[in-house]
Amino acid sequence: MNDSKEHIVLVASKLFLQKSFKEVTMSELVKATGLSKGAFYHYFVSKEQLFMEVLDFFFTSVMTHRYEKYSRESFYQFYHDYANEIYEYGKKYLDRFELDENDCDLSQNYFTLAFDALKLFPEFKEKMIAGLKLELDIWTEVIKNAREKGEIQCLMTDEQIARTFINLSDGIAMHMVIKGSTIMEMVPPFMELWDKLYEMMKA
Amino acid sequence: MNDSKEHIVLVASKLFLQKSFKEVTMSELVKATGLSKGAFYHYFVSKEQLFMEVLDFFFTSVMTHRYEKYSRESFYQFYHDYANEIYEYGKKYLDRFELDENDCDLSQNYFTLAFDALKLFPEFKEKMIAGLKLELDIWTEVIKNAREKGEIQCLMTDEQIARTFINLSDGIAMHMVIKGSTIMEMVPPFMELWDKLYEMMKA
DNA sequence: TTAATTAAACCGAACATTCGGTATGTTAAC
DNA sequence: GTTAACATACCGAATGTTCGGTTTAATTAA
Repeated sequence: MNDSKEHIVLVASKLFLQKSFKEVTMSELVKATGLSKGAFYHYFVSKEQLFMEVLDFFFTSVMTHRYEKYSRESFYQFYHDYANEIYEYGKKYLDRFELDENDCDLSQNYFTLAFDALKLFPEFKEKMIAGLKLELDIWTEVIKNAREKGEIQCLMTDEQIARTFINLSDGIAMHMVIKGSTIMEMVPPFMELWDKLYEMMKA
Repeated sequence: MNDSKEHIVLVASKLFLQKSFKEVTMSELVKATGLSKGAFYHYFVSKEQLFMEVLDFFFTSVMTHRYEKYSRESFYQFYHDYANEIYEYGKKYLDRFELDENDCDLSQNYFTLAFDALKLFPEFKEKMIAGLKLELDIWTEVIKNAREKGEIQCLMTDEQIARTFINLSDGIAMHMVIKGSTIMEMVPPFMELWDKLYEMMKA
């Protein structure tokens, strides 16, 4: 991709994480990029197309888990690797968007960005649901192995355990977002609960 | 409050639950109410004021828990009462906004409404945080009693248990929202997990 | 090496439309 | 005849987009 185009996408990502699609103005965007309206429409046919490319960039490049990197030896190692990756996200995120810790109340908008995407592009919904399903399946598989190996034992089914861990972290993330916390600050709170849950299930 | 004004707030609530503050336009709103711009500005000084009144209506009248109504006898009863109230919400909600089950993919926007509120009215943040804190405190108190009475026993502290239950349900709600579920449909999924968690802690 | 040609990159004023908001009515009740 | 409850026509500012143009870079010809 062209340098300028990439630059526009990056700058736009930052803006779309702070404001909704509607709230981000072309003049604002153009000003933030340092380029002109003409330059913008040289690379994009519309504001909508830019938004789509931002979504693609964000959800397939910034916000994806690389499950294959996480340990499958033990459930304990797996969820620690998982949490660690989220933490690394946080740093990469701040770095990528050149934010210091002070002005990153924008972490909030991972959620609003997602909701905005769902509203504007209904086809995005299937993608997201598929992503959630995949995540659940992987967790379930890991937990199944852990149980078979005798690492854990629990009244819950494998999938119930998986849902408990995943949804718990998402719920905490939402609460933290309301409070204006950064992604990195989210990890310890749910790690604390994850570890306790794990302890309760340890064989 | 005047009939017309109340009507405007109700119609506006429905719209603000589907779209963001910016996305809802005056013409759209006026058309939806069946009244005119003159009528609107007779009752409200601005779109912002309306939004504030909608927030007040929604978060203090529709979306509040009446904790005093929940049983404090047992933790089990408490969280069942809690879940039941959410379910009743759902019905009241659909009823209040005159929706049938088909067109209520708008349940989504409880979250976006809240985020929108946070962005527009920073003072709303303190209110929400205070609300979350209150909720956590009440849960913690109930759990403390349950433990003292020998109803439950658990490795976690009282507050950790409370956070686990609360955040878990919020996380599930968010997932369901992405999938386009209604509020009522959210209850069984987290009830299933709550019951299992409870079973794990039952003395 | 340089001049000529072409294409890509970029600019910014101007466009039609839509936005939230206002000014000026009209009507009916008391 | 005053006032509350609306309706209608209208305003200026802001919106996303277009378009005629300029600058810059790459390519070719002399």
